[in-house]
Amino acid sequence: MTQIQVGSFQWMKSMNKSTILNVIRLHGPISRAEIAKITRLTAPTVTNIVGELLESGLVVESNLGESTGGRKPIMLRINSSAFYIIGVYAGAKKINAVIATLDGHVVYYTETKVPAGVDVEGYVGLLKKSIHSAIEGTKNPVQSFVGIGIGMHGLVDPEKGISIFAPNLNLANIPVKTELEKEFMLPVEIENDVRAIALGESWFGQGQGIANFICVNVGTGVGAGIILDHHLYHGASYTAGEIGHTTIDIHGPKCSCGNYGCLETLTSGPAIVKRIQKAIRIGKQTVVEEYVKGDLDAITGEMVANAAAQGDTVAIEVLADTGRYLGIGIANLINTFNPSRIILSGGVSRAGDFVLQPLKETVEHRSLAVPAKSVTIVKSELGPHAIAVGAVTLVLHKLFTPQGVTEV
Amino acid sequence: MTQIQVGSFQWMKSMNKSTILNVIRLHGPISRAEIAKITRLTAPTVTNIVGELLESGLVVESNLGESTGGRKPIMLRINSSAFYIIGVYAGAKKINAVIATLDGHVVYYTETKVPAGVDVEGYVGLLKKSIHSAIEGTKNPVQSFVGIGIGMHGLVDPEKGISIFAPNLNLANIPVKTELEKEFMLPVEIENDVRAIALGESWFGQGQGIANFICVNVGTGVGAGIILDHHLYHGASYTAGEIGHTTIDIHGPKCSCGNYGCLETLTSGPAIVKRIQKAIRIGKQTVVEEYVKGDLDAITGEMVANAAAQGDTVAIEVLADTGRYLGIGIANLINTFNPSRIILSGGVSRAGDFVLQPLKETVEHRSLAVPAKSVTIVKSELGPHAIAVGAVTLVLHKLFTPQGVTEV
DNA sequence: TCTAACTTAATTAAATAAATTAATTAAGTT
DNA sequence: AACTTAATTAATTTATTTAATTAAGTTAGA
Repeated sequence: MTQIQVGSFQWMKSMNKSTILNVIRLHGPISRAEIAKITRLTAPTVTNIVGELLESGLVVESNLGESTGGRKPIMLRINSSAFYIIGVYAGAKKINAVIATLDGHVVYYTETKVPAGVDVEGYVGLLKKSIHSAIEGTKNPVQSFVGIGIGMHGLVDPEKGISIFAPNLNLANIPVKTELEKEFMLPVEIENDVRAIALGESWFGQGQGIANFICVNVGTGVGAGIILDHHLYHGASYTAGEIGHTTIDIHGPKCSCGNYGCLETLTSGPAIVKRIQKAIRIGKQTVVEEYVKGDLDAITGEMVANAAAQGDTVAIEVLADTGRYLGIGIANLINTFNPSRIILSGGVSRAGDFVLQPLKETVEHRSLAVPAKSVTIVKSELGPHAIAVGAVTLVLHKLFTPQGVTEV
Repeated sequence: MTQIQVGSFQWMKSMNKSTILNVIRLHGPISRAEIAKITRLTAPTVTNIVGELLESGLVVESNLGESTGGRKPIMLRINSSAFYIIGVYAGAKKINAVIATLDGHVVYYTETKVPAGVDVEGYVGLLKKSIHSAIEGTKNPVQSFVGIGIGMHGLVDPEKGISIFAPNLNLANIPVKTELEKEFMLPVEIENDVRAIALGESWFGQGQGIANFICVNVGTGVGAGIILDHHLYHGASYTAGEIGHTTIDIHGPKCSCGNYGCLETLTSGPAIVKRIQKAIRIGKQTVVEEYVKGDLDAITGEMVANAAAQGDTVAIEVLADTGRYLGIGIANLINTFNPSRIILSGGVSRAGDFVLQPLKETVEHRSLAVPAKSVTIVKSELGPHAIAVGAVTLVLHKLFTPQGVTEV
């Protein structure tokens, strides 16, 4: 254990400042006296630090609270609408930039298509363009923006602030942080998209107040964002959560990675499409075939979900199989991590109970009694801007979380 | 994120004290000036705190170091042999108590058999008895003992200090901490055995200085102790790391837990025995059969390892299969956790390269390129007292690690 | 109904704790 | 003799804490 943390005066002050800011965010509107109780700091200390927060504009005094036998408390709250954060989903096909308040409320957003075959400079240019248009769209003064968060597809190094490799763009070493900080003169945080979602869930979604949870994202691929003991977990080289290529069936179908029976080959969007194509080929009747007028290559996962919603038994069975396989993968996560929540996001979470019900049944069978008892499985409710809002929380995290002086 | 940390004066002092103590432990013998450099604390602060540490007796001045152009530095080191820690392996069949110095060196140990059918009081009595006999064996004064650590089989709540459930003893709610603290007037820390090993590895074994590693213990069962970002991970209800019942082959053999294809049914000691029994029954020739003179029920995993060491091809093949299956389980861990090290402990680690070699080959095939590149797989070298030494580190961890004022 | 006594909230002033800066002593090397 | 490095001492600074005070209520009894 080579982690070294030391305390200095400035550090103590800034830590208590972050802590109080965070308490106001979580419990506000709240009085100074109440903050003192929660943090166990003394009243004058709270008064002092709150004074600085008021001066910065981040916190404001609102109405007076109810008296419980004495002077009415002055309630404090985060001045959410005075500052804005820019959150960006940097994907391979599109870039979304949202403008959000400090409480995660999206007030404006833009969407930019990414042309095929774009190079590093071109992609960085698109990022700049979409952020500029989002900033201009809100018509807010430049000084009201406190930072930019990026949730990016692929392998990301959040410390260096670069995209190490973006497979679907086939680009490597994109210097996102330095380029954007130079352009906008604002602090920039970058993180992998699935991990950004997980952080978003912990701030504004189904992970609020939960110490240990895993956000399982099922779309084209299958990945997980992992929050443990309230901290986002990255792994040794920023690839933690690549559960799509864990084996659950040694003798299963071949995967693009070269192995057999990976979770992804059984549960991803493409896997669902493959299964219904196979069903059609062996002569089963499904409305999905009508949707595409016989062109099986045009089938999408969404179509299967729609067919199931219409009562199509073949589609329902395909989704149920998906749920059962995903259930095994998630039971493995539950046994391994003993999380208190699993949050499902991505396409499969939108397929509703056709996947979720068999998934939950499988999990009950396949996971051990104790961890099964302490876990709940829910769907994400962050909506279409989940990644961009997650990116917003990257900046919020920097702002609200005390930064330990951690050296080696 | 509801974690709250606040800094006060006392806390700052005690934190810097722990930090300096830890730096001396890790880098000692070391001078005050060097400590100041590493911790970025100023020289007078270091002098002050070191003064207190000297007064407590925990640290001593040793020889003078080499001059590099000025006054010779006074080297400081942990006074390892002046204090002792009691580490206990609390198993279902035996209890081991070791006496260790602050640097993890075992100076004395005892072993106590646990009779079948013992009740809670009886088991606590055995714990007390073995600790007493270990203390008396060393003939050290009582005040030289700083604490007791327990690495216990089964489900443990380290916060409450109880064994929630010990399956192999069929006992529940054993109040280990309170009972032993009352008896010995020393702080008692309790932890699950596999997690204790992991902590032991991070202090004195193959996990030293490594932020993210997983200790995979394969014996009667298969479990993992997980260290992430330098912290031991417990999970929501203290069952994290139960990888023995993760599915790697949906259509695999039935497991005691009711499912099919659990890692444990394919890689545990009993699984190895079952596989060689089957080989014998279908007529394969192996020296293992001679070991037990035809009594197949008497076969142990150790015998298979010995046979392999003698060149027995059937035993070698059985162990190779074990390695391949375990390799899949470990590849899953690597993809999921992206650790920088996997440490193998327990019986299988003693079977040597007969398991390790095919395991490594499988891992190379089954894990993704990036996480595979940043991981090393090694065998534990802690020896027979791994759990007891791990238990010792529970106390060391309390002593050396700064304790954050963490409230909800 | 009015007021004294009590409560709770927030601030102010003085004291305290621990780190920092600057200066000094100690003991070397070149 | 001049320069280095190590460690300590003295004075200063910073941020919290304790104690006292001000502010603004509620409650209960005359």
